[in-house]
Amino acid sequence: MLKKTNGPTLVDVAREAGVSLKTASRALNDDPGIAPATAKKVRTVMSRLGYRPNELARGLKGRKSAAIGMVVPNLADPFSASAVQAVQEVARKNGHVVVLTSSGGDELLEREELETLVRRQVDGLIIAPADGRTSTVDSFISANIPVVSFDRPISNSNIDSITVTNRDSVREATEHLLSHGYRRILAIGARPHLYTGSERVAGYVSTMKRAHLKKETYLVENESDLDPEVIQKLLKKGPGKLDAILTLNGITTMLVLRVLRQLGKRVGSDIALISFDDFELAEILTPSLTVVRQPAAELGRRAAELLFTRMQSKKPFPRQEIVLSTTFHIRESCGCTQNI
Amino acid sequence: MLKKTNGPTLVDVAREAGVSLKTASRALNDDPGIAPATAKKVRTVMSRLGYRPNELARGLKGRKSAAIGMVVPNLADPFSASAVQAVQEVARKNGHVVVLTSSGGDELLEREELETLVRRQVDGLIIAPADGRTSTVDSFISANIPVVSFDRPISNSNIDSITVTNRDSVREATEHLLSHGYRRILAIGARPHLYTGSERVAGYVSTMKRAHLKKETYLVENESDLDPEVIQKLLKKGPGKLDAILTLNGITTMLVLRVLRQLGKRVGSDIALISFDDFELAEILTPSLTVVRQPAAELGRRAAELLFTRMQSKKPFPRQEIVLSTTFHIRESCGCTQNI
DNA sequence: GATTTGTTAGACAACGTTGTCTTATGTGAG
DNA sequence: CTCACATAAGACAACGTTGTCTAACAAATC
Repeated sequence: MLKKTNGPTLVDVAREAGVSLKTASRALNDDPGIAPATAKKVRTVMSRLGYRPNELARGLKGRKSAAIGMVVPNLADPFSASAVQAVQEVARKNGHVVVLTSSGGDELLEREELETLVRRQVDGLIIAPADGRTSTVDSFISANIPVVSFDRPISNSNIDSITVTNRDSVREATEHLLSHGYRRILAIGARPHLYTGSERVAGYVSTMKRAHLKKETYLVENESDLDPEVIQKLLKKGPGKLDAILTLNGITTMLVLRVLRQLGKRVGSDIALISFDDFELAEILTPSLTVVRQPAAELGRRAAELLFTRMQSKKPFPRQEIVLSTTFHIRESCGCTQNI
Repeated sequence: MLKKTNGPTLVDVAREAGVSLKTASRALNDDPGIAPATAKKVRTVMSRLGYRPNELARGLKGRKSAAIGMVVPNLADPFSASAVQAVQEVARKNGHVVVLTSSGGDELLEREELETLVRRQVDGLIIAPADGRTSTVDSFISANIPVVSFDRPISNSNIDSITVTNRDSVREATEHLLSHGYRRILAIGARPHLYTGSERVAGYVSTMKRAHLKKETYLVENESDLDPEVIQKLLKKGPGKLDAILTLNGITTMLVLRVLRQLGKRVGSDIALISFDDFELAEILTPSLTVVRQPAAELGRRAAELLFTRMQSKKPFPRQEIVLSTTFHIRESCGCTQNI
C-alpha cells in the first residue's frame, strides 16, 4: 500500500536535528531540562521542515482534545449566532476550538450530536437543550464532562445554567402595555413545553392576574409555528377588540408584523405591539418596534467563561445558575410616541 | 498520580467479553471475519459498559479526523450564520463534524486559525478568506487538505470557489435605478480591497459608464466602517441633489437607513434606495426595501458538497468555480409602488 | 580522588484504536 | 486419512505524541 504522504512528524524533526524524539518534544513544549542551544537547534529544524504538531496525537496522549462542543437548535437564528460567536472568542482565548452542531430542536438529533461530541473527547459542552428534562444529558455526566446549559436550564440536575429573566422581562413588557390602558392583550408565540416559553407565558399571566383582569381576557396562543392564517383569524375574532399584541419570540414577531401589514392594521395606532427579541431593523420600522432584547453575546460569553472555570478548577464547586437581565427598549410600537 | 477516571475502552470490552482486542474492534466496525454470535456478544458487553469509541484514537490511527474546519469573518453576521448552518447539515450527513472559527476579517488571525485547524487534522476546509491573495492558504496546500473558498475566490490558486454574481447583481440594481430616471446615484459601503467589494463597485461603475453618464456623477464611497456623520455629510453636500443610494452591504444599509431617518428624508420618495443584502424585516419596512438577496444557505450547502466530493474523490479533478445567482426583490424603496 | 548533585539527553512505554500477519479450528476434496 | 482451504480469532505493531525512568556527563562537594 502506498503510504499516505503526510507532513513531517516529531520523529523526522528529531532525526534531522540529530536528537532524540523526547528532546524534540521538549523543544516543542518549552519543557524544562533542555539546553537553550539544543532547543533553538531543534526549533530551527522544525520551521525548516514545516513541522506541525498533530493535535489528535496530543489529545490522545494527554486525554484532552482542546475542543469544546456546542449544540444549538438552529445556527441561522441570530440569537444563537451571536452567542456562538462569543463562545468562540472565549474559547480561542483559552486555546480551545469550538465544535459546533445544531439539533434543529429535535431531541433525538440532539442526543446523537451530543454522543458524537463526547466521542470526540470534547473537554466541555455548552448546550441550548431542546428539552429541559435531564434525560438527554445525564448519560454524559458519567462521562465526566463539564456541561453548561444555555438559554434554558436543565431541571433536576446539577448542571450550570445561564439564562435570562424571561418571566420578569415579559412582566415588564406586559405592565407597560397595561399602563397605556390596553386591556385586551394577546400573548402569542410561546412553545409551552420549553422553559423559555412557559416562563414567558407565566410572566404574562401573572401580570394580568395582578392587574385584576378577568380571566377571560387573558389571550395566550401557544404554537410558535403558527401559519399566517391562524394569526389572521385570531386578530379578527377574539372576544372583542384586541388592544395589543405581545409576541414571545422573534419568529412570531415577523409573522405577526407581516399579517398585520396584510390586514392593513397600523401598528402603534390601530394595535400596539411589543416584541420579545430585537431585530436589526426594529429601530427603523415605522413605527419603530418596542422590544425586549436578550443579551445574546453576553450569554454566550458568560456560558463559555463559566465552562472554562469549571474545566480548570481542581475542586468541584456548587452549581451555578446565572440569570442575565434583558433590556427593554421603548420605541413607538407600544403606543409611545418617540421624541427624537 | 491518580489515574484519570475515564470511560471504558475497547480493551475493557474485550476482557469483559472474553475475546481479543482485535475481535472487539471487529465487532465495533462490522468488520468481516467475525462470527455473528461473537459480534452480538461483544456488542452486548459494549452497551452494558456504556462503551464509547474514542474518535481521537481512531483519527490518529486512520489519519483522518472526520472533521472539517470552517473560517468566517464574523459568525454573528446573518449571511455567515446561514451558510454555516447549511455546511453543518451537509457535514453531518457525511458523518463529519464542523470546527468553526472566526477571523474577524483579520488576516493574521485567519492564518492562526487555519494553522490551528490543520494541526487538528481537519479533513477539509471551507474559508471565507479575509484577503483574496493566495499567501494565506498556500502553505496548507502542502498539507494536502482540500480547501473550498467561499464568498470570495482565492486568486492565483487552484482552490475551488463558490461565489455569487456580485458584479451582475449590482449591475441589475443600478440599471433598475437608472430606469426610474435617477442619475445621481451613490454607491456606498464597498471595501475595495476585498473581492466582493471591488466586484460590486465594478458592477456599478460599468453600468454608469454604459449609460453614458459623465464620470463626475459616479459617486462611490468606499469605506464600509463609515460613521454616521460621514454619511450625513455625503448626503448633504454632493454635487447637486442625490437621487438614489445603492448600499453595497448589509451593515451599510443599516447605517444609511438610520441616518436618513435622522435627517427626516423619506426613503422611496425623497431618495431611492436599493440594498445589497436582505434583512428579516426588509419587507415590513415602510417603504419596504428593494434588495439583492444572496443565497447564503445555498452557498454554504454547495461549498460543503463540493468539499466532500473533493475529499472522497480518488483522482484529482480540475478547479471548480461555482457562481450562484442572487435574487432581486423589487419592493418599494427603489421608487416602485408595490401593489399588494 | 571519590562522591554527590544537577543538568541534559535518551530509551521505553503508554494513550485507544486499527492494519497486517499468523494461528487455530473445522470442512470438504482427493 | 491427509491435504488444501476457508473461516474465525488472536498477537503484534503502528499512528504521533508525551510521561516516567534511567544514563551520561560535568560541576561541585568532601
